[in-house]
Amino acid sequence: MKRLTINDVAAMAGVSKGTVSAVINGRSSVNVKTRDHVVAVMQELNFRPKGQARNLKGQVIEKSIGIIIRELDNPFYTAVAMGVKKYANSKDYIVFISSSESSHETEENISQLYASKDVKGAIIAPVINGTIEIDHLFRLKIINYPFVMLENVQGIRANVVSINNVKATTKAVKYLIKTGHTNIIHFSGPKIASHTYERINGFRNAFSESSLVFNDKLVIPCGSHFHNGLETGLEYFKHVDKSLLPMAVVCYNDVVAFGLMSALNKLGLKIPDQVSIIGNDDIEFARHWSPALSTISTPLIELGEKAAEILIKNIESNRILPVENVKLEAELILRETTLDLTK
Amino acid sequence: MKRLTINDVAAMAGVSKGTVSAVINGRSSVNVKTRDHVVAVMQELNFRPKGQARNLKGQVIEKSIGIIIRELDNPFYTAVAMGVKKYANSKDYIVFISSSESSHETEENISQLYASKDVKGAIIAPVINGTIEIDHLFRLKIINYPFVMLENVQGIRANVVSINNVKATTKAVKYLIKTGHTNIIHFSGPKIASHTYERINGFRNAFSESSLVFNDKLVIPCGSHFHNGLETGLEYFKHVDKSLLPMAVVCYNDVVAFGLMSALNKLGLKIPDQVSIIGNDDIEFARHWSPALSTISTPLIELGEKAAEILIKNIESNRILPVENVKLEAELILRETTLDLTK
DNA sequence: AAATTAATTTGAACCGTTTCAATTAATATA
DNA sequence: TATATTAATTGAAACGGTTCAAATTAATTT
Repeated sequence: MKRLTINDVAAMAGVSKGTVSAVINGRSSVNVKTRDHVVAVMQELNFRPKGQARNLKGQVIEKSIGIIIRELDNPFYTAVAMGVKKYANSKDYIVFISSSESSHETEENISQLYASKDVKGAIIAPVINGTIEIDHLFRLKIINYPFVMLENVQGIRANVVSINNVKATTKAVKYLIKTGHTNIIHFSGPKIASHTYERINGFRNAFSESSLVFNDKLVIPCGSHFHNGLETGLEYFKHVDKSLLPMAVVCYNDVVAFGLMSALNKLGLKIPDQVSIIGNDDIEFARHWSPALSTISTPLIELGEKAAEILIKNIESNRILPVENVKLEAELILRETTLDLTK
Repeated sequence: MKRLTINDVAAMAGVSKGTVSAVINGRSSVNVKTRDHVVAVMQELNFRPKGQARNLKGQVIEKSIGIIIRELDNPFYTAVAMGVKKYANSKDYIVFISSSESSHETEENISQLYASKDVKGAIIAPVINGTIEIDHLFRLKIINYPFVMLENVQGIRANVVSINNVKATTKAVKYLIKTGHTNIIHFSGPKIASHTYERINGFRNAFSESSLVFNDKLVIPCGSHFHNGLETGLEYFKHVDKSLLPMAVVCYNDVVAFGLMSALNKLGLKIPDQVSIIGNDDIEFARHWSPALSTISTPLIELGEKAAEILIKNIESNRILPVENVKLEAELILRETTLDLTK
């Protein structure tokens, strides 16, 4: 069955295309009686004008950009999106947010959809799995679709705005070492994020730079959600050798740290006396949690703002700009979940 | 200056329109040499095909719906969006999320943009200000654009999926009364949300239904963010008459309750011994906070799923369906921030 | 070398709107 | 009543791509 068009409405209402169009766009040039009649016919037919065609001719300004995050319920992305929105709105762009929920296929679909709907550019938190699939990114490059990534992906030359995870994590671990911690472990993140690997590298680096022996067993696979921290925490500390205490855990992110704290509470282990904890991201709740979380503070808003800035610069340029690679520094914030054992 | 089109590329590359189109769409029928040349020319010109036009002819499936939330950093909406996404994805729709950040104008722009980009329908958490402006919603109705609202708006007949706020809040207050609380106040929400007024009504109803005297001063204007709860809490309890203790506060939402708890901690007031607290929404963190928050548990995911279900049903129907008005019930969850004073 | 087959390329028709100059109808003015 | 104004309507051209049957070119086979 053919799609209903403005022609059908015009025919049925006994007026011309142009009049129907005028009604749809609420132009005042049309007689009220005509308008009401046309509206009635449209209702009758349940006619929905095709949006794609509507602005084909029109010169309506419709500035919009998109962002593809990986997890809708992760405050990290919400904060970054806030930053994107802040900058974009200041330039009169509207922001569309979509989440791939860590699915490569969904990421691909969303990026295609953005381009096909004339969303002018996108900020992407890429999903990386073993077999690096970046075809869709190449496709975007072919059509000169402007995009900025929030993490590095091997094999593609593109704008990247990211955090110096390696350095920040190293700093955190070194602080723990300096304050007398001898048993330090890492609850690491999801396998599809390059943040995960960078933070593991940072963790490892601290050992070599401090001439300590690193062991793969010190990295405990965990995840990015509260329940990951909770479950991994219960599992790990249930049978932990008490002689290893006091220990320290560097968590993939703040939410995992919260989960771990919950686990330790259940097990009756004291924070920070028996276990020191450092999170990552410094989401809003980190400072309000009880006890307040020591964490690596990432300039999340700035991260979003910077990404949006580069994106819009590229969108509005009529020549191809050189690729940018911005790395923001994170800093260690000490609150109540870390103890200086040397004092 | 005129927009660059596929014709310009074709002319410059010395090939036909069709070939350029084939290159853009990665069709294998084109000779590698030709392809490379065309790609080079496109780079040279920084040509970006107009998305709107691309699928005008094409039959590519591109199912998508949008959701307009009010606050990006409010976990309430993140949870609802998760529900929307869950249902939508099961029907092969992709979800676009945008936030109006409580701006009526932005809400209007986003809804227009959705319609013009052929996003098939939208779920809207409407911004309501004094002078109810619903022109844009009427415009959507005229073009039979399918949408579902997450709150009731006077003056427009549309699908609504919402929560029985009145009843839930009444229940919470009645519980407090039953457990011996005589001084009960309400930290109310933002002025642009009908949730706010419904919850105030529910609060008031509990008084009349219990034959107690209600006083407008019992409703303290607050907001929806952590800092609102913190600031309002500090302000209110700094000079509170100690003889009024123990008191109880019913908060607009959980995040405000967290803020209030933080304020009470600072002021040295004990929860729940001196102040009982009840939140609203039951976001994930509510059960993990310390102390765990008593709250009104709203089926947020279901709310999103139901809204998406109705929306997609309307999108896929070729006739206009009767308007639906679904009200989900919320239940009171007692955790550690409420004390039974009669025991 | 001619005939056949396969690989590329072409270009006109089409998609569903908006636009706006030109036309027609309605109303006011002389 | 004729004429000038104003209001409403028309319809053909335009928008910027995609499509696909037909034409062309290249590669193989006979």
